[in-house]
Amino acid sequence: MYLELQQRLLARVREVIQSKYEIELGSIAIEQPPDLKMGEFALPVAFELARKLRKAPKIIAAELAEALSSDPADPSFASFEPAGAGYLNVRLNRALAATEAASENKLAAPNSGLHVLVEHTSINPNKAAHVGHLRNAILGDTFVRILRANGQKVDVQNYIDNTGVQVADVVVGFVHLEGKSLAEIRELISAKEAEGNRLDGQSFDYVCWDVYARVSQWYGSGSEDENKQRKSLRYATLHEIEAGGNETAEVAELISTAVLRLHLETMLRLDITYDFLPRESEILHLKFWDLAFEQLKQTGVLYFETEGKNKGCWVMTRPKSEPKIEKDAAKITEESETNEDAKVDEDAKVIVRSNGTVTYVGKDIAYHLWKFGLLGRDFGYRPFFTYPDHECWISTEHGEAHHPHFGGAQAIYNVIDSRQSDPQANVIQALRGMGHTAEADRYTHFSYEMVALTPRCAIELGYTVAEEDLARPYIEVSGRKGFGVKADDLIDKLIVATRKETDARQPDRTESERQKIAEQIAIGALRYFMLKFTRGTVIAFDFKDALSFEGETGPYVQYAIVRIRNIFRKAETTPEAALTAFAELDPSALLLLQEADEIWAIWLRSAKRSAVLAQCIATSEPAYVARHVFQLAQEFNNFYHRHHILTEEDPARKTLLLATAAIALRELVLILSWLGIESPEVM
RNA sequence: GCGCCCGUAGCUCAGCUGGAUAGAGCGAUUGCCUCCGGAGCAAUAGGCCGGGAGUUCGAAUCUCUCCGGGCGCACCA
Repeated sequence: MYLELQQRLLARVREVIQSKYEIELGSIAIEQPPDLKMGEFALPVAFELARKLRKAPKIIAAELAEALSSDPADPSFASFEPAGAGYLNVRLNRALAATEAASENKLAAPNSGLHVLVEHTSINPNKAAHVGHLRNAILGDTFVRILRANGQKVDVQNYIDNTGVQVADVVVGFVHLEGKSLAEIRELISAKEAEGNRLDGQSFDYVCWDVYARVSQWYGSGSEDENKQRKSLRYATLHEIEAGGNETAEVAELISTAVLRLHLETMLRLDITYDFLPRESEILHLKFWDLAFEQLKQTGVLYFETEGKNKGCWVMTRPKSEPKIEKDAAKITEESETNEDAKVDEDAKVIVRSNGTVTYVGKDIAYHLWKFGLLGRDFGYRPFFTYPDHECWISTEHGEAHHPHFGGAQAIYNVIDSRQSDPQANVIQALRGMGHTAEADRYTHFSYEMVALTPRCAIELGYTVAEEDLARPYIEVSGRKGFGVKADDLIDKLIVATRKETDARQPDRTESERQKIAEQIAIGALRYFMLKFTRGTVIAFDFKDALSFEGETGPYVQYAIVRIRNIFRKAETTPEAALTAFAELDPSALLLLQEADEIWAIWLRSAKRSAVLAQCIATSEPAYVARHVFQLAQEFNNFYHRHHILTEEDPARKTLLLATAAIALRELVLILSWLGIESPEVM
């Protein structure tokens, strides 16, 4: 509604400027005045016209206001006034806007028609998930929900690198450091599974966490000769895993599958689910690369280097950053010409090594051709993990005959931290070079900065912090060093804290009810915490902030919802009934809306929902949505303290107040659901 | 050396398609439960928006430059 009103306003203003001054403006800026008292929209258009008309902006604004006021064609706009140094301020007919908003239930979602594929989480299946992985999964899952709210078909993928060095390292750890056999590892895993409750003792991914840290340390802790030997053991293990069909590969498969299951369970605690788990083992065994290699050669994206340091490799020219100004462009052209004389691009990216093996980026190119349906080959599929409402499939060499189809998407989002922006750019460059420019344009590296620990937090966790690290703002999490906050530990800690509160506040509820509420609040706190930072901000993790339930937090928003629900419970009516009663109200009874900005603020913000959704998708920034819902909760709390609903004696006023609460409830619940946060009945 | 991100209140962060007195949360100080739940509300204090130059009627926002911090730049994945 908000966007539509803006469009209508802009069209009218454009018309008036056209007929009055005979000027056709390209785009007209529209913003909000600093205070609601000044109106809902502000147009600084007079400043722009001032130069062309050689007139003071104030005068132009006054002329525009007069022209617009004299033709009250659209009842939605109540007034046009010049303000400040030359703004044109516009007031809405609040009663009319509110009546429209009340009847406008769940907005019909605009369907862009694009089939989207979002990849997120993608944790190496060799250790427990940590806070950094949580940021990834929460960002990704939230963006999926937002795309779906926008009416798009979305497939969610979690890429499993089950044949990489990280898995190899844990295999080396179990087999060579601990001397465990395949049977013993199998036994360990099933014993852990039988144990069930991961809160007691160490779950298998926790065991792996320690093994991984130990083996990483072991590689560098021996004599020079020993280390060399250990490293060669590492690569021999890696190669056996990649090749498959041997006992080492079987151990790797066993470990990575067990850890993967635990990751899915951890994420399920946060209500995060997946549709498909493509694994690197299938990308290798189904020879995706061979097909991609042919295409890359044919299109000339890859060429065989015969000179220089990359002699004997198939390489690709790296993406060049766009020249910013023309003289730079000239310089770059000059440089590339001199490069051409030399004929060797030393900066090229190696895709196939001189020994014939393919690099990570090469495999990634093949995988992304598949994502867009450009490879000409598909995975096999089998069911792997059952969610309450759907099945999650996994890749396999020879799959089931009947399976859903994944891949072949029109647009993709890869939720991957910013450290991987170079390889991501390489893949996009390859797609573009192969002529898949539309696909390259719809490839979004949904990049975000890492989660690090504050030195204080690291000390709190019992890690020894180096002298030079103490002065730093944050320290990078490291799986190799076993340095970080495990996801399940954090979730457990949050639930313990919220449980303490619910036990105190809800003594009459049953044990399981209190636990359920505590979990909803804990998850709300965690998800909101990860979403309130914009993607480009490094989160310096600290328990004090993450365990906060006051102020700008998920529980703050949930609490506003609980308050509204209490009001309706005591009023013995429903939000739906309140909105129906409101719609039947005589417009003259809505005068309060005109006077009381704290009431109107809720209606206005509610109207902005679809604008916020659009902005969030356009910028791939879920933080906007988080901020929006927090502000609405804030406005509701303000309203709540100024107007006592249940004791209101004027029936028309009471109807308006109840309808305002109903609108706030509807919006808060819906938008929290976009963030993957539940709205408890009580807390 | 090259590329990307960040530098805004004591702390953690918004604001960056240029626009009216720069916002929020936490922390500090002070009020608010005879009244819908205080995980709340209201108020006060606290800012040369890292420095400098430029573009503009107008710059936290755009450009350049310098300073400070972080992360990437392998025939590793």
